[in-house]
Amino acid sequence: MSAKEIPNIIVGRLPLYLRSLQRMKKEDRQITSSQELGERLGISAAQIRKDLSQFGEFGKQGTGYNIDYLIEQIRRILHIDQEWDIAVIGAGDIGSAVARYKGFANRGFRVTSIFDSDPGKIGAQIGEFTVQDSAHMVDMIKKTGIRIAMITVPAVKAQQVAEQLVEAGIQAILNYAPINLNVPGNVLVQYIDPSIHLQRMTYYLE
Amino acid sequence: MSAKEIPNIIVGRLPLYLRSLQRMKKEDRQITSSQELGERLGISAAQIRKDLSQFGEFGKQGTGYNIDYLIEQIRRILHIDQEWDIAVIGAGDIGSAVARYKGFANRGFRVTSIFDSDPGKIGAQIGEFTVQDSAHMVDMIKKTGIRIAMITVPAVKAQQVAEQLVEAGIQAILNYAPINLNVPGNVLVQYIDPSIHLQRMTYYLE
DNA sequence: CGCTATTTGTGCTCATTTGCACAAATGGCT
DNA sequence: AGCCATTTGTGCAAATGAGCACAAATAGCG
Repeated sequence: MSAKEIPNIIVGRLPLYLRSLQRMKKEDRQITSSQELGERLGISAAQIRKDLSQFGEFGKQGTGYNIDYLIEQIRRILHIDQEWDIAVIGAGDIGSAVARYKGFANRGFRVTSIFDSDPGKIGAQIGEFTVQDSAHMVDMIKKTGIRIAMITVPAVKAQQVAEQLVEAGIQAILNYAPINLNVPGNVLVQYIDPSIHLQRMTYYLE
Repeated sequence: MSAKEIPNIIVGRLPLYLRSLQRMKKEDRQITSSQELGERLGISAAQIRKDLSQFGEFGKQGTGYNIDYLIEQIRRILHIDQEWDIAVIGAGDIGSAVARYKGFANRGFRVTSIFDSDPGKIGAQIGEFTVQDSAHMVDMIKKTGIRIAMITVPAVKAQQVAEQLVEAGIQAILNYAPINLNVPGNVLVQYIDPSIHLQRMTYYLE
């Protein structure tokens, strides 16, 4: 290991392993194996073992993996042994749903603020948050040092918002707008677009 | 081409090409090239040409691709030269946002019904839909012949809902619940879980 | 009408990813 | 105490995917 760069595709699977492990923990399980994990996820056991071995030796031969321990290790590897603050940009239906979403708890994230440019929305209450004016977005993000943002504005405004976020020092963006963002190479972007996922399935439906 | 099975990973990129092309069309562009498309998407031009060539010869040497024609072709390949009806299961924040989402128009999909089991939600109005009782879900899906569903219920209920959907004849599921679904091999599943996407980025943030 | 600048589609090579298969380690059982 | 059933971590081979580079085709231009 050490200086060896970990392939992106492996990093991308770790969160899936983690989610399954956390579910097993909820089921009061103590121990699991690469085989069981693989069956749950539809991934070969060998691949899981090889993926994990990139980061260390977490299992015990003949026994398998201690679930608590492996969860702890993966959380450390993914840097979610801390809680990351998140800014949500756009207080429409999606932004509101995300701001109220309970699913970030225990998974390393916490929404801390939500912005919109619509005067009709600024000041409104969404869950425990008050919608803030986008005009203050860059300053607020700089001041608070938030490093992750979600874009939930309409597609036509997404690129402009992304540029402001970059200016504010944001390092990772989860983009719900159905458009490709152009950002500097040191800024990470992930996309969520339900139509894309659906179209990946209709190919297989005659 | 002909009998050659198309790799999943190529099918997965087609919707991205399509989305970019549709954006270009909105910008009143007529023609594009694999190079331009690649730059917009961060994909090599050669790969785009090779991907498209799996399905036919859509370009013209020296000129590039006619945007309208290529859009039409990809829509045909992905079977979205028709509109697919979608059932949304779960009328919480995410289900409501999805039901009201305008982004499915022109992309091949149309939400036609939304279900929930909570008596407090049944009968409520969400956008243009009235929340229906989950107890009628299987029958309604069978009757209408809907083949695609989105699961937006809490994780603990997702597997059970998935099983009902399979029984109802659903062939493709877009699952927003943060849990892996166990379904027969002939049922397609795609997942949307923002925490997973975020965790794929925090790995790279120290 | 010929020359130049483009751009596609693709054969071939290189890189990445997956999976097999096995030695080594471990715990439980008789 | 010894044996058997498991399961890990990994070397190696196979499969899959990506990219280079070029012939062929095309449009524009002088």
